Amino acid sequence: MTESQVELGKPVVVAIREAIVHGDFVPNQRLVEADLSAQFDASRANVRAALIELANEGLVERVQNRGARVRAVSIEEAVEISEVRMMLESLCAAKAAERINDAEIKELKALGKAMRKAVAAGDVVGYSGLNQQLHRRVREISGQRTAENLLERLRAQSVRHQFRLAMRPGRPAVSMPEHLAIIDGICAHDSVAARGAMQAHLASVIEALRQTTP
Amino acid sequence: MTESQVELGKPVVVAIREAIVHGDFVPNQRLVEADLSAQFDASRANVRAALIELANEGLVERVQNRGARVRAVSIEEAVEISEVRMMLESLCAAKAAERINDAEIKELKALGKAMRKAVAAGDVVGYSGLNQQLHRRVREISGQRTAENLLERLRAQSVRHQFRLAMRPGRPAVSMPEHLAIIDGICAHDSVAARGAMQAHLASVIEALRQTTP
DNA sequence: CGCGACAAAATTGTCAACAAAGCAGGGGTA
DNA sequence: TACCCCTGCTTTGTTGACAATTTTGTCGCG
Repeated sequence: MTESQVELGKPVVVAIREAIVHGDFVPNQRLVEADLSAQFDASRANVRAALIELANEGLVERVQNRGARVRAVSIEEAVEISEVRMMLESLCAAKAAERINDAEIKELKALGKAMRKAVAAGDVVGYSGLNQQLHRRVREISGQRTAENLLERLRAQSVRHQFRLAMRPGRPAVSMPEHLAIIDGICAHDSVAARGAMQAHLASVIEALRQTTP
Repeated sequence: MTESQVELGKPVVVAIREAIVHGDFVPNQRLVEADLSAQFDASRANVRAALIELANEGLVERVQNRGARVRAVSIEEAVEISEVRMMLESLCAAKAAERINDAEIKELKALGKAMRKAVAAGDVVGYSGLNQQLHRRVREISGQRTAENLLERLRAQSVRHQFRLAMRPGRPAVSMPEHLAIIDGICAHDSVAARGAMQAHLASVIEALRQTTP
């Protein structure tokens, strides 16, 4: 039985990582080396190396002689991750406010406008994408590569929870003004305001996560 | 020529990691798979897997067909790492202040006393060790496993810079009161004071790092 | 004396086969 | 019927050899 074909030429780690993040592999699903080897058309050694790497990134759990499976992150852990994000993203927001240039200001303001439009149109998944994009752009503009790397890793781990949260009715109406405040602070070169806005936003995310009934 | 014997039975990653952190391998030193294989008495496949893992942790740099070497972290990067530490460790300090119990309070106060004694005796490396111990204990008490993991990783990367900093004449006299303030804040269950003290301490570390002449 | 091409050595990347460890099902016994 | 051990199957762990690539050394030529 042939599984869905995979884009060839891509390194195996990337392919498997995307499959996990995208949700093609569900939490706790077993990842058998031979199967992956066939599915992604790679040698078992490569698959093995990929699994080691993904285990290091926190996307996969490996136990001796028992193989690998997609790691399931609990609500409590998602809260922990969001607490760390609150610290790191607020740092990035402050730095971004200091370093942003005119072209990037335009870009961020356009993003804000697009978000408003998406929410007005009730396009939840579109808004969720713009959301991710805004956070990523802020990290990039900050120039804090260390924080950027760690945040990218954390995002991959918690993407499922983030998405579920974004799907909650009424959630966009809450988060949009927070996002706009972040944009305003950064574009005004006001690092204090930007930091505060980002902090408030993630505090709100944490609060919302805690109200989840698992 | 037989290299220095290595503690057997330890997983290879651990052994290599310790060798790097301890300084047996210097920055930019090449890490040839076959050599490590002989030195640590492990198969090349295991060494290979270990190098992949260490590359993920940021201790090693690997480039296609060119092998691995110990990653050198620049002063600028050490500053970045310390900025991230400032955020994460202040979070941990605040949480530790909320969660600490009586036994742990005694432990931390004993640590503070030992630090005072070490500084008074001019025992710089002893003080440096107590320093590491304090930071590690605070992370553990906080119960924030996510932050704990990330900080442990960052520590391994910047251990060389940290040590050089600790060796600077007059540095212990500056950092000790900062450390005592952290201990006081946490032991008083005062999360605001603890967070502030940790933040101030790492701001001071960053300032000192910036004054390094590379 | 410097420089480019070529050859040899060293090193990493890949693969296939084998060994060892877990796991499931069946049959026997109390 | 419930329990335990034994056997066969699946999956991971390990090893060794081989291919591909980069680096180093050497030689001849301008």
